Amino acid sequence: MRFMIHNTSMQPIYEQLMDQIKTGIVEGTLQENDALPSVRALAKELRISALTVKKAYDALEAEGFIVTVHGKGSYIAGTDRGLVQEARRREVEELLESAIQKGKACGMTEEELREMWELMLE
Amino acid sequence: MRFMIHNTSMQPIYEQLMDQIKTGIVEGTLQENDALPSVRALAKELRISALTVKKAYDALEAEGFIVTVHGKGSYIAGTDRGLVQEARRREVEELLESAIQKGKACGMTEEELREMWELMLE
Amino acid sequence: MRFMIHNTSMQPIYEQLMDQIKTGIVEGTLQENDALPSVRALAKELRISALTVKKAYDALEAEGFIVTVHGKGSYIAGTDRGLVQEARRREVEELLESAIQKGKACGMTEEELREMWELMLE
Amino acid sequence: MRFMIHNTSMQPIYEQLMDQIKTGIVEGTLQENDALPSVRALAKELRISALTVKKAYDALEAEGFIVTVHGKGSYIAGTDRGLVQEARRREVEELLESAIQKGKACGMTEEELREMWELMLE
DNA sequence: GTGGTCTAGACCACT
DNA sequence: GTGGTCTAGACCACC
Repeated sequence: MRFMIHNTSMQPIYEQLMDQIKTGIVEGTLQENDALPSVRALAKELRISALTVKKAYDALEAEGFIVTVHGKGSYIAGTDRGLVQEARRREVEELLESAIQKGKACGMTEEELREMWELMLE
Repeated sequence: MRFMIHNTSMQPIYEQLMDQIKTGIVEGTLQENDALPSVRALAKELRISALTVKKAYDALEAEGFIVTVHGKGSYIAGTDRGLVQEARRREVEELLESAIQKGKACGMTEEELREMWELMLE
Repeated sequence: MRFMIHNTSMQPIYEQLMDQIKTGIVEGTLQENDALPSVRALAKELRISALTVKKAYDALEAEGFIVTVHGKGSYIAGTDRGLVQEARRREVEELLESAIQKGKACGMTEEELREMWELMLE
Repeated sequence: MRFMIHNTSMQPIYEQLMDQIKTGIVEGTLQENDALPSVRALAKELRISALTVKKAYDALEAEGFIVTVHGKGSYIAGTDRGLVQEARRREVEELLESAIQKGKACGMTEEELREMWELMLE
């Protein structure tokens, strides 16, 4: 699996990594027990600090997506892919929710929001 | 005009202020040449730092929504209400864009996105 | 509240900090909305890295014991003290469980375990 | 003698091995001069690194429980079974000690500790 | 002032 | 080789 880091983005690097790994799980690119790159190897490949990679792995482990074995490496946990997808859908929902809230706060009607939505979707 | 600050919110306080002033302009509550509360008065009323209020006013002035007269105070600029609305629409568009991007990244089809959208809009 | 760090201990520094803050909450030394020392101030006082303090605060926030406000500081969360105590009791239970397990694994009878227990408790 | 490794456990693999061999000595399954499996054979059987097995054997030899003859193999040392038991009792004592310490740190009385202990023992 | 993120090293324990 | 912890600095955003 290839990782891409946008150093310019406002999104923290460790969150970018987390997102890509979660996406890999949902898409099936990463399957249960698959080994993730070692912290140091990935850090070197992406030319970022090992601590940054570790922070991403730590957070993913805390959320139950991967398991880390001391001295061996990190592996995709046996999570139901559907559960992961459900979790990420909730993230999308939150974005839509804030968009709708902001739209209404600035006086847009539902019809205007729908128009904008269809335009964006293309 | 009454301002409300949510200290718990993830949105920075200065952005909350900016949003509420922009909303006031769009809704007509705040009209051209209306005086805004002084930085110190608003800071005291909301129990926040004067620097935070100043940052909001500065940003609004940079965006052309208000004008600040040294030694007198801040006033709603003679902005076309439509311009304000246009600026805010762009913000909504950005939120929708990131939602769509994240949705596709986690494997949602356009149809699924549309379903979620209609559900949220209700 | 005074913090004590044992640099010799095998327990990581950040865990020592977490334990002491949890203890403070249970004992009532730290109450809801009390401000914790800033990351940098505590790091300087204890002569440890600011990142180490931050790691402790981050973990405590993830467990719901404290809340951190960007640019302001960290505060004791409005957790029911009973809940904290319950969580820590579970930690004690795990230690006892492993002691009993190991004792039985090396052939100790329940009576022998009870004797040792009473001896330790004095 | 059959060995069991729990890869999920928080206890290091080499310690798991050491514990099982000590238990064998106490229970009499392993007696003086009994040959232990070769480092390589045991590593292959358990699908772990030979270095890990070596580390366990080295530690056991340092503690006097086994003797290793270069080029021949490892054998149970002529240790008094009581001595092994005594050593393991000390490990149990350490666990109880840390449990009591943690319990008191979180405000439990001796009576509460006793209650929990009796509950766990059942 | 505060926290949020990141770096480039180091040492240790486990495999 | 691996991960686990820690350091001493840096830059940024927010208050």
